[in-house]
Amino acid sequence: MSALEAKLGVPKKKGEEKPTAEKLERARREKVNHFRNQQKIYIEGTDLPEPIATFEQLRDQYKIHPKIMQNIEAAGFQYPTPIQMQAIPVMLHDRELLACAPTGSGKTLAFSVPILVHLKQPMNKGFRALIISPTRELASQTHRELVKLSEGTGFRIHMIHKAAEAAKKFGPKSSRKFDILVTTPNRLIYLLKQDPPAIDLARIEWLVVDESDKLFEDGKTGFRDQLATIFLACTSPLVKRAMFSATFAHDVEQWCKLNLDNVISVSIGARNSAAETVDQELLFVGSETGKLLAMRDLVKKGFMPPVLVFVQSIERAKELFHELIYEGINVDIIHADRTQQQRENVVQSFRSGKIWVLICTALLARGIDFKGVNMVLNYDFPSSAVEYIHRIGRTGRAGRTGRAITFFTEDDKPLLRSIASVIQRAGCPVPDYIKHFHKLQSKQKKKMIKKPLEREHILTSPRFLQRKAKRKGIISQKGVKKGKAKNNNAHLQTVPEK
DNA sequence: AAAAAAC
Repeated sequence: MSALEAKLGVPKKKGEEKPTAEKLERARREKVNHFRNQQKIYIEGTDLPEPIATFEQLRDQYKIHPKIMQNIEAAGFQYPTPIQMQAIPVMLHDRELLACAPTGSGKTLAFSVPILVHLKQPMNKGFRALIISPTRELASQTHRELVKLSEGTGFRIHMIHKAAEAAKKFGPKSSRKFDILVTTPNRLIYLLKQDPPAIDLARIEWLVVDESDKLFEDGKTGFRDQLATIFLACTSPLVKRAMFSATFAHDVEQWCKLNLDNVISVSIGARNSAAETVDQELLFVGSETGKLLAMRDLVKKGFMPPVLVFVQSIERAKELFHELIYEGINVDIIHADRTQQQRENVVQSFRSGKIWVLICTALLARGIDFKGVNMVLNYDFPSSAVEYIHRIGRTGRAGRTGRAITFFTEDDKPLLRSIASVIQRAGCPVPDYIKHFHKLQSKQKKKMIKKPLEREHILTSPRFLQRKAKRKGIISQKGVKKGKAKNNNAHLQTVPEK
């Protein structure tokens, strides 16, 4: 008897009248519902596959490759998380899916396992599974996870590094020795639009859209059209699609209900809520200058690295970087204006602990799993509750605890209430006077999002300090870090002892 | 609207 059957099975009691098949079925359904409620698994749809309670059930019921089973154990995953309990069987029953589960609750494994089980073994047919991510950093991380999970099975998992190289590698003349592709949208579209197309998605059987609400963003510069092009290129009648995110968007749900085949919707816990493992705090800092003072105060009081600091724009990221470089802490910066190589180096150095404080834009807000980030600092107020949830979700992952501090000024009042609500719902204290703020109408919120705050510049350090830094080689003439060590310039961030 | 996303 499997563990789930032990949990879900109907106990036979002596002297009880012989249960009819219907009664058994009803009791079983009740047990399943109870289990789902216990795990805060909320599910909608018809013919719903039962959740699993242990990974062993993948061996007993779904014939998982023993190597993958071993890799799951070796990676230290003892029990499936709620999203894994439900999403894995849903996908293994070939059912299309809309999934919403908190940050850091194991969504990557929840779609990676069923993809690998579904594909059974490597084949030389070309790509049979495709995962789309909004940033290269997230694609790279997902790629790495899949490689780790499939070690010893021979599956070939690819990322597109240079589109030109990829065209040769994956084109019609290639030997088709690949199984799974993880990519950001535009690189893939570039390959699709070659004449003849440099990649063939006609054999894709699983298409996973990670951070689906981000990739469904509409408008002239949104991802949505790119996603549509990719959907259309997956022409196999066998193709199934799954959408994953930590936040729930109604337009995604609507789209799924209209376009997916008998879609199942799975949500874990309350939708659009922050991870309960994050200790959240709002801090009034008065003004822009107040932010810098409060930041310096945090540094001085001694804080626990690694720390992620979020700002609103690339420009502000640069400004803040130039302020903090003088603090004697290992600080670095990442945003989309940096080169691919710089981005990779920074992520690598932050992962390895060489960088203590990483200043970033929304680039790192979603999906990125840095082990043990102790604090997220929202230096600039997030532009929506959704962005807030993703940002602070970089800490408090996989059951660990984390801390998030969010600076706010008078200017941030309009969105304060909606973010305070998220904090309150997560059980963290919110000052009374904020609770009494009037709620912004959704119309006004949209306006806020469309026209974000124009903030004062971050105070610039006195000139003499900059000249001093230049002499010491901390920053170059242009005020940008020197990149003389091509591959690893992390050590340049350390301000020499005085 | 910002940020992200190809060569």
